[in-house]
Amino acid sequence: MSTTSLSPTARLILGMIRMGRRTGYEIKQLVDVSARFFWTISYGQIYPELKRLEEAGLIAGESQPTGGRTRTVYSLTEAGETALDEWLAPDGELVWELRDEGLLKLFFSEGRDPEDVIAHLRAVSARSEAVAEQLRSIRPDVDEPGPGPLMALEFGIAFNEWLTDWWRSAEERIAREAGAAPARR
Amino acid sequence: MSTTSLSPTARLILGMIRMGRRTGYEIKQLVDVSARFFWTISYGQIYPELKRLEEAGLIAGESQPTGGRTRTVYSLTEAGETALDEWLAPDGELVWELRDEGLLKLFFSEGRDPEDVIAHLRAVSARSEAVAEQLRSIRPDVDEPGPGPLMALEFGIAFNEWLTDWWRSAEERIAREAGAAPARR
DNA sequence: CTTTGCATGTAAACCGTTACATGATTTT
DNA sequence: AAAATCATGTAACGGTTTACATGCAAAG
Repeated sequence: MSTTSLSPTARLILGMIRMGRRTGYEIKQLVDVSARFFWTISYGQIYPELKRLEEAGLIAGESQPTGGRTRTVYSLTEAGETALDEWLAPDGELVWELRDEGLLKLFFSEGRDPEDVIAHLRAVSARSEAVAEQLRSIRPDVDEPGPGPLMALEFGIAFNEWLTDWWRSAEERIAREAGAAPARR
Repeated sequence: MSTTSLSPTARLILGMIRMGRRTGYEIKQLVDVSARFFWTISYGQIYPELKRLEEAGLIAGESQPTGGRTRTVYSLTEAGETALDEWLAPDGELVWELRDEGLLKLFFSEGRDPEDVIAHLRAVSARSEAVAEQLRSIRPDVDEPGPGPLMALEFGIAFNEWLTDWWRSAEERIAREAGAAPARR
């Protein structure tokens, strides 16, 4: 009944629990391997948020130690299922944020030696190529049910390939302009 | 001589001052129109940071009131020019962050009614289409010197067009799968 | 004369990372 | 025996947004 509007981080945790990641540790692992390029989370958020969600009655924790090692396994309550489904409904404002210092440097490149600008563009392009390659390498390991996790990963691959190409074409463009009006030596 | 390693926000401000945006207000304006989709900044950051940069000797402020309206105009000192050039040199780690709640919802879409998933994908696609259109509409106004600002804007346009296509193709894929294995009614 | 734009600033709240601390279990 | 992995948690720090507060100037 409570509409305590959850933070995206809280919703991520609810979703992960429904996917079967039931301890804080497991949630962190899955985010790190399959959502890292579009969402990150740290233990400093996870454990306090798990407590808050339990207090709010959206999840229920059960102590299940492995030997002498403490371990709390969470599951969604009915209210938690409802809250997650409400978020998943196709409406509402969605967080979308990009912070790209590479673009910022390009933005301020006026007056720089074209060689330096080109080196920068090349480095940025190489970075997304490396990310694409890394994501391609983990694709075979995705065995989550449903199309979501695989499609998200494929987004990451396609996006980083697109980025690689864009930065490469930017490099060509700057090289052409520098060739047409070469820097004085 | 001091290597007080600046935050990206501080460097953004230095860059904007070199581009001729010399008051806090003007810096905010330019970021909002031309860098908004890959970098944001608020007055709550700008004014304290301008003071810090002045104390650090990287910028110098001069009071230039317009009538009875207070106004402080900043310019780069030699140390400020150097600091900016150091950052612009083609090396060093660059902040890159994406936060996309739309992808997160896709990630957790397992078990949802395909109609809902499709509606979500359509909404996300429409959102990037609207951003692309908005960026296209401001392109003719870009009259900054050098290729950087225009290229950054063109990145935004191309990126949002790519996003639009990707989400549309995701929609088709889900629709196909739902058609092949339709939901029970 | 009213609205919009110019211009500056602060305080509180919020969000997130990093570093630290602890200790058990499993693998090498 | 050592290293890696499992597992939980906190405190401090830092960055960012939001809301608030103020007031002049220009344009309608």
